[in-house]
Amino acid sequence: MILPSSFFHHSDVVNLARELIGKILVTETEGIRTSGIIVETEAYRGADDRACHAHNYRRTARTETMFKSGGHAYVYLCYGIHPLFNIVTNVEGEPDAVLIRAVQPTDGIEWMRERRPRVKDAKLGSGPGCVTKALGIDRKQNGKLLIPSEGMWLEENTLAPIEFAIEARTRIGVDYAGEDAQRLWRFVMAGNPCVSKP
DNA sequence: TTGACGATAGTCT
DNA sequence: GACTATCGTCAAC
Repeated sequence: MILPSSFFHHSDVVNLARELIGKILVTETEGIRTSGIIVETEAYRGADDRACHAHNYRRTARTETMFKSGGHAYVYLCYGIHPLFNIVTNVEGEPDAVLIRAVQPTDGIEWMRERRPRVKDAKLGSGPGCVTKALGIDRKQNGKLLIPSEGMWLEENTLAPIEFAIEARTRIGVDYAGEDAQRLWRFVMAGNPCVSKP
């Protein structure tokens, strides 16, 4: 079952980040279909979160995408090398987003191996830059809706539901955000080997 | 117009 | 475990 855009219109981005654990992210680019179970996410909230690019509703050319309504993709370049994939949430005008930090590969593993040579299967999607590379996501997808006709969407995991616990942890690489760096806004599927290292 | 700096990953020691 | 590749973004000049 495909998740509709309305799923991402909830105002509580933190709760949504937790809900997304276990969902399936699917991409279909250049005729290649790849997908993975989301095992790690982070919440970023524009209103009052210094770790967020759009904190305090800061509006720039880059953050404009985060002001869209929930269900859009926000893809930006980090360290000049890695595209990172986020899902915009909340209603138009509230710049909230969920960063997808890790996935467990399901469909199209052979393509992911080709995109990421010399990498073990469990590590194919283990990190925010790895996720985009394994699934073939880049900055061209920025601002697009997460629907099949755009080549990216999310699904409920109804075919192979799995039991899992969710752990809340602090976010990675946001030390500059002061007290906001202490927020437990990272969620991981407990014990899953595909979760990113630190 | 310029320069400092990242929501990192891969390689080398 | 440390080192660096690499460039868009943004604020200050």
